[in-house]
Amino acid sequence: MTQSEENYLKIIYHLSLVSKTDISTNAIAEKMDTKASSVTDMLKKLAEKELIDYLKYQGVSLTEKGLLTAKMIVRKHRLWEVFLVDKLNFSWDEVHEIAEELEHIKSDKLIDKLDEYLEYPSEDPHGDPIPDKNGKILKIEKQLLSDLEINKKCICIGVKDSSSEFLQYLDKHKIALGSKITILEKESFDNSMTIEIKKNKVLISSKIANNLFVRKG
Amino acid sequence: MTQSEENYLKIIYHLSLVSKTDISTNAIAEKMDTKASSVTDMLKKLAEKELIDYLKYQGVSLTEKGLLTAKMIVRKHRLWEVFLVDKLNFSWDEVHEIAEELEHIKSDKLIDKLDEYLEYPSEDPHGDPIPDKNGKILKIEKQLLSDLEINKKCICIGVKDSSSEFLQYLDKHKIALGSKITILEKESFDNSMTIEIKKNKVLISSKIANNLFVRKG
DNA sequence: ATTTATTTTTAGACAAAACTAAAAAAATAT
DNA sequence: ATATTTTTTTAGTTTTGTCTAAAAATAAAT
Repeated sequence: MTQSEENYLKIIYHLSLVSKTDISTNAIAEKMDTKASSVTDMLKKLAEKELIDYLKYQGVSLTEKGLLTAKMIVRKHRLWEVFLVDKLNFSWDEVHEIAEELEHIKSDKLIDKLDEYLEYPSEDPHGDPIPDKNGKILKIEKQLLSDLEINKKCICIGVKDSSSEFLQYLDKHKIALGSKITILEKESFDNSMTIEIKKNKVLISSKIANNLFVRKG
Repeated sequence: MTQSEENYLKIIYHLSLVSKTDISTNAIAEKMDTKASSVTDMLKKLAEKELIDYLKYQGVSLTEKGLLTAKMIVRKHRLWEVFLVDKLNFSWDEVHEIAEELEHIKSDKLIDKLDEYLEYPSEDPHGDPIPDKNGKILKIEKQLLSDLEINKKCICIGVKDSSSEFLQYLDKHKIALGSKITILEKESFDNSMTIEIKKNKVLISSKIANNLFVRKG
């Protein structure tokens, strides 16, 4: 498994999570920041290795084997993120790039020991679930803040967008995982909302509310 | 800097430590487990980047810049080894291969934070010195066990050979870094010696004594 | 139902890092 | 001092992952 193959597999996995249909060459090219022709080449190789089902012009889907492989890469990525934040005191907006490299380190024993050292975390610093060593993922009940009604109380448990810009925005407004939020007002005109968080009233744009996962509580 | 370039630089660095003269293409080829022609190609590239001084047929030496770069790779390698042993409970014979991959992760901040987290260790699990962030290396006063005379007492502080076979041999015979050793007998015929370690008498072949670093004490 | 536009694939090329085989330089031996 | 051996370099391929440009397939629009 090369690093490039792993990256393709991971992207296909992430795309499958948000699309019911097969994944298109162009969708992969965009995420990989490369050309469609390069993607086609790689799809042939991954199909050859039976990691994906690939029919010319029809898009791709992961095989059982490809799915498990992809989950193991995601597992490594997220465990390393937990390590970086919990142990090395990185902030949650700095860890993605580094984990992007660390996820390719090849040693099952390393990941098992890291998992144990971190005490088997079930979510990464952005609230995303960490597959266990068998690929099992604990389904977290979550909804977008934007989908909640007025007067509801909830707890912030994850982010949909985990770009450093968004995460830094949340830091600046003192919104963190675990924060208790009450929806005070909703503006139907622009879908913005006023929320109460740590005794403060904060105005939240629809874009923000659309990227914050919460659970009731 | 590619991974391959880093590996070449590291090998040249290690070879320079044990040779007064310039490093030959063949010496590098052997350590890199590759062909001399491949080495020549890479030397041109490294010379182009001013990491080495290279004159056709004359061998190579590191430039100031190349030396610092090499030391930073060694620093990363050894810090990761400390992490693996001290935090993840790997044994000292398992960590080299994994550190060989981890040393290529590119983030100065990561290494600084790892260093801090490990409380600025000055040696790795095999007793080798860890360069600080400026490339400064604490010179450790050490000699080979084989060079000590009879009746001398010493403390094991490092290994010259850090292959897993040798390290496992030491584990089996309860010889570890920090072990107190007294030389009871030296056999001039085969240079083997009898030592006392943890109240036990152990017979040590010359090959073993030749690969154990000790300091007086 | 054609035409037009978009998406996807093929064909051919390139850079990195390796290789093989052969040539050139240096070292060693007679 | 010359011949032989060893070391090193050059020249030309290969593989991986990318690219561009053009062709083929599919989707959208009239």
